[in-house]
Amino acid sequence: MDPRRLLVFREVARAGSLTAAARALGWTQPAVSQHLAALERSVGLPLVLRGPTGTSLTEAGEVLLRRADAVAAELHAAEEELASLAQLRAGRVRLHCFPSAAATLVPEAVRALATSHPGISVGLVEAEPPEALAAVGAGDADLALVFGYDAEPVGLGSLVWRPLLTEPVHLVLPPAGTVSSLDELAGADWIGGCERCRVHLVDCCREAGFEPALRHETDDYVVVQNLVARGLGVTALPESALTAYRHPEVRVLEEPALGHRVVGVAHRPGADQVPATAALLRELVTVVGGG
Amino acid sequence: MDPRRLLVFREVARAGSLTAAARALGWTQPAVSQHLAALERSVGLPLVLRGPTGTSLTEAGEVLLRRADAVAAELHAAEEELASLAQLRAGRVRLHCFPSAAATLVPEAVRALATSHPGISVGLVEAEPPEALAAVGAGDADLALVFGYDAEPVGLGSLVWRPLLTEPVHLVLPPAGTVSSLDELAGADWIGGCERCRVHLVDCCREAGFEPALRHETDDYVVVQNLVARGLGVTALPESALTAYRHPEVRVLEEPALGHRVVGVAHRPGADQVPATAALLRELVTVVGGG
DNA sequence: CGGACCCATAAGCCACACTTGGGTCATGGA
DNA sequence: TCCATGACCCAAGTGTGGCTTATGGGTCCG
Repeated sequence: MDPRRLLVFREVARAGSLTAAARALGWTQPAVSQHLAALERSVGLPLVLRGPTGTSLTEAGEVLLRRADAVAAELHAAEEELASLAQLRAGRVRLHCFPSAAATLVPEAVRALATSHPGISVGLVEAEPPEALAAVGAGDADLALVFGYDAEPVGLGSLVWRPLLTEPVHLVLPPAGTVSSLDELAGADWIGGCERCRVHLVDCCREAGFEPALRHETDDYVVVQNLVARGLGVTALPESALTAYRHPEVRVLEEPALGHRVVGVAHRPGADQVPATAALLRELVTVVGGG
Repeated sequence: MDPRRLLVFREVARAGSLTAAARALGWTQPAVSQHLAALERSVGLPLVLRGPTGTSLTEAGEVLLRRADAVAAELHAAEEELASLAQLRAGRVRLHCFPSAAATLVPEAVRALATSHPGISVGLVEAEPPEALAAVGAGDADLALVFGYDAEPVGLGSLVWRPLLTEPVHLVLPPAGTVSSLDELAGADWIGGCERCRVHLVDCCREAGFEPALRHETDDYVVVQNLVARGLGVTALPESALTAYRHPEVRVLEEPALGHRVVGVAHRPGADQVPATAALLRELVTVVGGG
């Protein structure tokens, strides 16, 4: 049973005649007649009795009309719901992001979205880049706010990568000292951050000619700076971590050899066409400063 | 939003990929791709995210899928209901018929229908021919069992007329007497039946050269025969009324001058294609004796 | 790096579906 | 009675939507 013909039948029942239904549909009368005849042929029952003064429904027609009304109601409701999503009156966007982004960039963007479009619900999950990317790939999240060192993050798979900002990585040193570059820290005690940061740090040190001795490990940039301030070691931190929190006693040194951290979002292809996702993306771009 | 495309989308969501949906539909992959693209264009939102390993639904897709499932369920239920009607497992037929038909012909036919198709409910209303025809014309009944004298009943309008039987009208006389034809009854007291029977009787008498004196009026053929048996008058009755009930003391005389009564059914054009109506029609034809 | 699996796009072609035109039937007014 | 109106159906012409074939891009896996 062709549902389009069902709706034509419904219009006939509503209008009370084939001609009137045709007018309502913007068609000619034979078009309606043919549709109705085809529908009746397909169900094997007359649905409408044609009289000179108009039409009346058979029992089968009355039964079918109730179903047709239900179908039309579903279609109408579907259009309403989709319009709400399209106009950002409703919707959901799930963002997985790494900890230091959650501290600064993300709250601003989410706040802006909540203000401009209160119907959108934002789901926020703190996750390291590999887990965030996996969640997006599995459909458990819409956006992954992730980073890579001097390159796109690994494990993107078929996801689309959109860089947001590139920031330098700085040396973080105790207040007292005369060190001014990486290669002077071959013998220092090092504090490692998250796994990926650690790997990058080790890579940079090897490039500089030594193997760093990792004494402590924490991915909390506040803890790290406290450790450094007490003279328990040295470390490297990306600029945004130092913007989010800067211990007053640590010494920060620009060191090009530590490279850059690239921060951006990843999403499934086409997901940036989903209004709620696109809206949050726009806000993130705005927060980091323009297009 | 084209509901056929909605069902294509539903199949995509169910199958998990465009290619699999195409297989299920017996189409090629581009056909599904085009339908889905058209649907997404019409709603202005992506519904399905295409990945190399298959597809996943967007939020809009999930919303729409629920509606599509509801639509599909309605369509399926409609087909079930219509199949019940087509196979006479369910249905309704409303018959309006004149009194003496209700006494004999109709009970047999209804009984036969109830036995062979217990799911069919028959609604029976006793009504004089003009009212019965009006009810059918107004859609308040499916069949009108009516009669006319020597012709189709008047007031058929656009209804279809199907004669069932033709029966002679006989003279009904008191047991004692020597009368043997109509023209000998110019001076008799007459008993009139229903309005239409009375009109026919008067016409026949005038044809025979006199104006009948109508002393009594009743449309009950049992009452009529009792009046005649007591010698209170004479009358004319169609054969079936005498078959239904025959007072042992009245004398029945064949009188060609009284003409014939034609009994048949009327229905709206096309109504004989409605299974329940057609079934009762068949039973009526069977009861009166064949095709 | 080639093969297998997704998908999208372009071009071709058929058939469906809508239009046009003509005809029947019943109703209503002059 | 005659015509006008409005209902429907039927038949034939035509345009376009929609399916197919063919091709190419992309990811994942061996």
